[in-house]
Amino acid sequence: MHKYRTHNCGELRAEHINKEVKIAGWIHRKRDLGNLCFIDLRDRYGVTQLVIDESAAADVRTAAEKLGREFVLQAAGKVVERSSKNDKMPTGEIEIVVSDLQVLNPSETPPFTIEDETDGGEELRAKFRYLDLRRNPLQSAIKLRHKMAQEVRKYLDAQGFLEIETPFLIKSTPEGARDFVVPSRMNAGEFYALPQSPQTFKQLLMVGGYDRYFQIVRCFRDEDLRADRQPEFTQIDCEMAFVEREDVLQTFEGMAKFLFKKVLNIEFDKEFPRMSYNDAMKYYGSDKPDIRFGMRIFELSDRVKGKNFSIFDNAEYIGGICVEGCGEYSRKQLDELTDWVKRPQVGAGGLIYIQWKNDGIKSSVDKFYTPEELRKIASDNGAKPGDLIFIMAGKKNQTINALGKLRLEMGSRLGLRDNKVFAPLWVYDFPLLEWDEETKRFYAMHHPFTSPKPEDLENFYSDKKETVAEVCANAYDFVINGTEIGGGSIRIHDAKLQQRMFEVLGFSAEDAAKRFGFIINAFKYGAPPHGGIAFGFDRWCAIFGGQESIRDFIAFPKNNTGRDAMLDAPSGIDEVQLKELKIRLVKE
RNA sequence: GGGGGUGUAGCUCAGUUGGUUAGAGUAUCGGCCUGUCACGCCGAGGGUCGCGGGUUCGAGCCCCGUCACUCCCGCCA
Repeated sequence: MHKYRTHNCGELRAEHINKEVKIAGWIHRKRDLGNLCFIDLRDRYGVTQLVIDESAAADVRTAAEKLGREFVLQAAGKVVERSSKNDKMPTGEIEIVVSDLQVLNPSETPPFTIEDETDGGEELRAKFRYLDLRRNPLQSAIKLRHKMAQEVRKYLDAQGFLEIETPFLIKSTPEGARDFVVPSRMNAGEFYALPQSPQTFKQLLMVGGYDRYFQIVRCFRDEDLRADRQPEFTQIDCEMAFVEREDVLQTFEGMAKFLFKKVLNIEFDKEFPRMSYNDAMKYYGSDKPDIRFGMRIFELSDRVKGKNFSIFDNAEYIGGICVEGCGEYSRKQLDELTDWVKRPQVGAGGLIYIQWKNDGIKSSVDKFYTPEELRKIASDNGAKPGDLIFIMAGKKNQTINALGKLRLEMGSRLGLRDNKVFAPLWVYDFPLLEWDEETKRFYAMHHPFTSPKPEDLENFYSDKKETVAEVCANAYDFVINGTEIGGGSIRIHDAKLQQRMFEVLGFSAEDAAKRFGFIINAFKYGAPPHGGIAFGFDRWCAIFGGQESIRDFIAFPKNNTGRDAMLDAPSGIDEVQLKELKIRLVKE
């Protein structure tokens, strides 16, 4: 017989009645009624009730009195039918009449309760992460992540992808996010960088002839954090050779549907919608639109000017959204929303409304427009009696961005963003470049290995900055419910085009050679056409789990300031280590 | 770099206009209890009100500074 257990805490049922079993786990709760004592024993499979009654030996009964929460306990006994069953738990028909008890390890009283709805705050739970991990919500998140990883591997393996590891100690490339940097003892004064993504390596694997590659891989970015951003995070990194955009989209739309089916049992029989970047910005004010609901942004720039309302007359852009069924909002609600959009995080100057109330039209601009004009503006943009129009005006990018945020906020307030509903889509035709006014140079919107669209290739070589700025990237993002889940592109595989890209980005030939010489060289030796995509694995898991934060889907995450509260990392290192690395710290 | 929120018992929180000995729930400990399953009942212990300074006869509460956590903006090719 097994030393510790014959069964886990989740599997015993009526069919096991009269069996002698051994079971082990953590004491979830104890209910001591005097001469009768119940113990809920828990492991990751479930909870089973132990009962210690007069049939137990005296020493067992004495031992039971001293048991506390989270003791690791092993019990032996007979499975019996309960006299009062509990239909709330899967094992509720049975219990184990304990004949023998072993405390495998006692426990101090945990600082918070190990319950689905714990009483612990985030900070405390982070410090005692190993206790938090015992809780059901964390266990199901970690299990979901495991399931996702397994299904990704199954799908990609079946499609002929090879899983290949790439190095973590690589070279710093000052484009893009800040690198985490690792000093080298053997090469004093020099540093490795941890990869922000295995981008160049996967392209080199294409040159190496591994025409379908993937990796579930840790990536590192030394940037400020968010609920959905960690300094180290995991990507499903993929690359294919001899493909164009359509091949990549088909392959990974297939993977997404496979995961929806296998993990959530949701079938998508239709193709995922596709939207150009321009349309996404125009109608949703975002390059990652949440299309679980409509409320699309409409433009009013040309039709509301010339009525002496200076805010409109001076605006580069005027746009609005129509919020269904909110026409009877109170003044207080409207004022509160106006304050909401004026917060620096949204940054709007103000909020104009047209209420289509039961007793007529009411608006914050009815000094400038007649009720008929306002009704026409409203009805032309999809409003009907009982609806509310919000309008913002100002600089184009800022305003449309603020409208996008208001749209999401109203969607949330109206319950249109159900986390059990999934709306995936592809966004494509991103601009290749972004002009930065401060540094007076172009930056790659995606990364410098993204190819221009074939039809824009000629413009990419133009001498005119304006023409180059218009070039579209052969790039695509995968979006679910307003969250960017993945992004990729068809890459440059031509050494000359890659040189041109570095030139456009303002690198001298020497600079480019110094930083990216290895890849330019590789492209001289028969690089196949290739492209790929990388998915944010943690985010995908969180979305599938219906959560905003990725933290619970990572066993040991960092806090908001990049610290590990449990380890208390990062920390200083001792003088000997510094000396070996030939590093001296400077006090500021 | 910036904005919002929070910080009071092990934990989660309340604490009025600045005024007596800072409370509740829960957890812990002790007692009673043979069908509980958030067991119940009785009792007890438990506080650097984040930290430092200031105003005041008097500060958990007001002011200044600082730290930590959290959400967001910038940033994240």
